[in-house]
Amino acid sequence: MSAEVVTRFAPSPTGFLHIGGARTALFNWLFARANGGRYLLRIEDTDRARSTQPAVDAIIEGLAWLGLETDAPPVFQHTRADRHRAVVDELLERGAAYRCYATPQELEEMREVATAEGRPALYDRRWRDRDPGDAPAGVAPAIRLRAPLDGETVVRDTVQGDVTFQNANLDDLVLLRSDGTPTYMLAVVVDDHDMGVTHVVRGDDHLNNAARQSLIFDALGWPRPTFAHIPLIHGPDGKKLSKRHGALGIEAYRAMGYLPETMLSYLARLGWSHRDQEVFSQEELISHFSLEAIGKAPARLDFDKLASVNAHFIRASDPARLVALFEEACAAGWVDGVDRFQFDETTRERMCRAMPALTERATTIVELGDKAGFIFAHRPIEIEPKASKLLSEQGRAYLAEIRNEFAALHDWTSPALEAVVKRFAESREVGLGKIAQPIRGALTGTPNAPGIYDCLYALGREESLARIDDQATTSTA
RNA sequence: GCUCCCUUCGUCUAUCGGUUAGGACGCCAGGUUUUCAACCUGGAAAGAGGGGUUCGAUUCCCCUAGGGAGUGCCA
Repeated sequence: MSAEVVTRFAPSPTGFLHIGGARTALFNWLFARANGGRYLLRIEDTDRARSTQPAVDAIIEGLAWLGLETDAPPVFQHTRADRHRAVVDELLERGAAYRCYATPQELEEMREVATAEGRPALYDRRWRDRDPGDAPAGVAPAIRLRAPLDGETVVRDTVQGDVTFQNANLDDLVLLRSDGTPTYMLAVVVDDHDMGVTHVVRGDDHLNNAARQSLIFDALGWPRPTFAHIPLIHGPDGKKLSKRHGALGIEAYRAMGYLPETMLSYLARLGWSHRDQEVFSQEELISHFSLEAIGKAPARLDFDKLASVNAHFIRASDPARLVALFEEACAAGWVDGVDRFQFDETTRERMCRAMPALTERATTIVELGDKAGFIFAHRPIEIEPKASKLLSEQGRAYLAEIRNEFAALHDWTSPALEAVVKRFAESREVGLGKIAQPIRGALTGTPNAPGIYDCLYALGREESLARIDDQATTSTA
């Protein structure tokens, strides 16, 4: 390992940080970390009209949430326009670039004709060797690269292998627009070089660009970086990621209740693998990651698997952290019916203690709330069949009978409640579950959510609900 | 149209010429169970098609089909 590894993530701030971008950033970050190198962020905002500050913020916040910290402040590409122009001036001086006065209409016609004739739709280089004296007056030229006319360009790619392009199929690409602003193709090359980037890891939608950019590197006499073009992520239907399929901002996944470590592990496993291992901690990712192990085929997003990975990390999480995340989700409005959840010392403490029971059935932070109703219910808990329409006829019947027994109850401790339910079940000669379901429904408003009965069962064994309820009863009743 | 890339269970993938083609998610069945869930056990499920190369191809080569990306004075 001679030179230090430098990678970068270079999004254009025209939208949020989508999931594909997050994965690209992750792979860059991982490669740098795995090799003791540096990972940089560059905001590609040369298109001033389409770049927005909210998008910049969303990208930076999204990366921060994932924990992909950079080793230097972000570079804003538009601030480097002077440097880009200086590089082009030098190229112009050396004759490696030239002025092109072709109008947009001309270019369009050119493409149409070429396509109609079955030829590649390239600029016909009409100004490449034309006398500068022919320049139309008052027209500002674009600057194009004087690219080689024949031969081939081989892109050495760690993921894709050697990819060969015939230079005849490449273009005299535009370096500077007629308004004097640098194009993406030029800016990328200059910035990667100036930032010392050694490994360009990005989506394989840039594979074709790698050939063109190689030409610019060559023209400048700069060494090319190593490329690694990773396959794109597709939607569950195998088509390009669309909004309905998960082309959401990373913050949307956060709002849905996914943990950052879930996203890291899942995204890494999309296109990359390490033997049969399914989930990875951040440390494991760093120690096992390699670009060579990335597959070449595009991977589809699978929400079921994402959920299962999230469930794994939720169960592995510290209860106090989960309570904090849930409270945060409520405050952010990511949870439905937040009015149900009043956070204070008592409820936080209760939720923390009930967490082992809650995480058994929650697959996201948000779902923690679906099951946590009983924690926030005011005590003594009222047996009120607000969800009676959700219950079966028999369930309603059981509930009607048992509610009187509960209503008469003053001792809301775990053993007391358990005794009531047990006695009731025995006297009707039905299973406890048959009784538990109506009660649960009555307490929480949904028949499938855990209610007091679960709580008794889950907590009663260790701490027992008794302490919780004793406290609440004395303060509420 | 032209250029480039891709193709193992439904999905993510393992395999780096010889395996009963393995794992995970999902699915199905059974078990456990104080509902549901969780958990345990078992099961169904794959090399796109056709040619080669080879003693032997999922693995190497070619063709076809299908999918994807690019083809901008967007990034």
